[in-house]
Amino acid sequence: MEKKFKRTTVTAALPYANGPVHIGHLAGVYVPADIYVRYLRLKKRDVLFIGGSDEHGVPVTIRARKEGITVQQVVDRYHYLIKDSFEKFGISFDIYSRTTSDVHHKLASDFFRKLYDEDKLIQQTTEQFYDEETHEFLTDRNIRGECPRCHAADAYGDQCEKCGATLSPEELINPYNAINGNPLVKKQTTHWYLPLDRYQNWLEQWILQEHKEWRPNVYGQCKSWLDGGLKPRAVTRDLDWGIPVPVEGAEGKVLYVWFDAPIGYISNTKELCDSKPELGKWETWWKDPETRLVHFIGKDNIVFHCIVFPTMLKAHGDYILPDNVPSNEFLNLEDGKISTSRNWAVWLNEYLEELPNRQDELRYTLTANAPETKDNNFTWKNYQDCTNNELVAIYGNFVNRALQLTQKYYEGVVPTCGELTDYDKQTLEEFADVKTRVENCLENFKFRDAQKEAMNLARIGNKYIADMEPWKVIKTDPERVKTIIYISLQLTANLAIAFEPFLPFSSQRLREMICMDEFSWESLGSTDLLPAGKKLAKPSLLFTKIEDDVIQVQLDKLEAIKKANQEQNYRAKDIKETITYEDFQKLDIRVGTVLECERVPKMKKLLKFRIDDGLNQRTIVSGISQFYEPEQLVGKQVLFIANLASRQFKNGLVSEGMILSAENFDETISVTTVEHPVKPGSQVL
RNA sequence: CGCGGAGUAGAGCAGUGGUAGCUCGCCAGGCUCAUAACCUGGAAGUCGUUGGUUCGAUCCCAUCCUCCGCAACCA
Repeated sequence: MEKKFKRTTVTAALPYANGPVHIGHLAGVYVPADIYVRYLRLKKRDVLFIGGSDEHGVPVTIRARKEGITVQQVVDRYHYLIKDSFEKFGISFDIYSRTTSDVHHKLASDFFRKLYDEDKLIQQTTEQFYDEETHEFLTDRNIRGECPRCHAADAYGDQCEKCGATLSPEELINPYNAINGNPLVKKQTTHWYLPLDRYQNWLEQWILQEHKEWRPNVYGQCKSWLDGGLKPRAVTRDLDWGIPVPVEGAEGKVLYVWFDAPIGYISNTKELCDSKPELGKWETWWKDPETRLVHFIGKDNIVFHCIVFPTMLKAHGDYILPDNVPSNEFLNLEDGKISTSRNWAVWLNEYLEELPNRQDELRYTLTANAPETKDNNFTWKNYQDCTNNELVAIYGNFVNRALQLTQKYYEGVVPTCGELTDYDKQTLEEFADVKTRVENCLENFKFRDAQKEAMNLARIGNKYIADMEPWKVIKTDPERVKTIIYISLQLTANLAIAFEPFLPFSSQRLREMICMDEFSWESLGSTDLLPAGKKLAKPSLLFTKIEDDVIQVQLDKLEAIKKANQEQNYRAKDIKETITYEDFQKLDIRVGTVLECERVPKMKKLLKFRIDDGLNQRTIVSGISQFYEPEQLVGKQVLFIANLASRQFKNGLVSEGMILSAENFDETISVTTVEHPVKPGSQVL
């Protein structure tokens, strides 16, 4: 398969420039893409790694309106923030540009125009909801109105949250703009559509027959789309932000963001090649059948990269098609879905500040838990474990052992290699096997497994040193120790190569320690990477442990975010049905003084109170022990319902009444009390 | 009622129609060159339930149960 191709164009999904990037982006797309590209470069293959920000579409305009700044300011801010984060994480793009560039506007515009001129697009006029005040057409989700079924006042255009009905905007009674409340009218609008249905047969052949090797999640999703029957898809929108539709009479219309964004891969390649002639013509990377095109994306992008974009390329006619589209599932954070708006994420820019120089630790953890086959979970505890138990204990420690021994015995000079024992040879062979396995994994986009294999090299090294016991042998056979250390050092040098795609920063540092300038994937497994007599630099630790308090800070931060979200989402509950004064009079609410208060054994939530109600004493049980220590409440005056029928608990405990408490937004409980002390038994009126 | 995803050792995850595997954790032993790191060994799972297909199912089919998500944005 790979022999067919002379070069590879690798693209990574264009992140949307309306917020910073987070660990989900990294785990899903950019780290695997970067590993792949670094690997290909190490193999001396021709490869370009293309990225950029996606800066068009509605959400950036909404964000700009919300923050009171221009759309350009929004995309500028996030484009540079994102670009910077990627750079600092070692995502080795050959270019990271943006879809607001002139090159892109022209190329996307020409692309559309060619399809238009050749009648590859169809034109349709439909009626859509329009806000006459803001002069905009609204998307389903931004339309609200009365639900036709349950008559809830504020159902969405696509669904009523109250009764769960699936709706279309047309069904809503009195539709209005969800953002500003303006009434909506229906208005005709004309758009251009990409007739995917015309390509149905071709797509079925191309994907279902010719690309059975695609990942199951990708293949499966494509199949389900194809089985459902493709329909024409609009490629233009009524908006004022984007690339103007290059057709007469199309004022106020722009290319749909999903039409222009993937063309951004091409534009950015062009921008790169135009500025670096040594890379050849950009067309070579997009039109030569000997070029292999690979798109790295997240699962939400599958349909666009496997169906829509290939159809666009096919319709255009000049372009090659993707050879593979490795897509990952999603990453969760501490069991919760990552969310930009709820701020539930580990933002890369914040990580870089709070945990400086620990990019490789995150890259490692994300790859070790990569959501390749199903959604996975990122936890800070796991991050700490990966770092301390694997990077530090296995990899870092092996390197340190080899280098320290070299310092100790040979003043940091690589010793000469004597005759190899069978065990030496066996160890080196294992090393070569691992190389093959890593390659197989990487060629098949199994990054999680590939990294695990790489880590195996360090395990082999640790075992080798442990089995050889050079610190013992040095006393009896110093010549033999030279060979042992020589081999250990060669293994170390090999690790620098093997980990380069995964952990570029520590690989770089390791190479500096062992003064290794040149390296390539092909030399992985060889035993002469560091010649005898070479003086090595002074060793330092490759990785350092992450202490509990560092992790706790991150957990506390997330906990605070969770709380803030709950508070933000708090809405007082609806008021209950009206009751009469007579109804109210039936309730006998009194003030009681807490005489005793204690936990109830085996009942987690319960506190048992002894209350002075003015006439007698009574026992009341209340489920608030998570929020109060019993001592805190003794002596306090609390409100309670005095005439509630008593209730018996399983263990025989009887509660004679109910203490009134308020439940806060975060489900914490606050007991009610009185402003000034009153006699026990006072009525609450 | 619904849709999607998931249920495999204490935790996190692989996996396959034919004696169940990895990492971490745990226990025991070894070692001391090394960041209390490393090496060896061990315990621990009736692969969610119940049926079915099969010579044989963790893997196929069906049923049921449980958990998570199902506004927008987003990989």
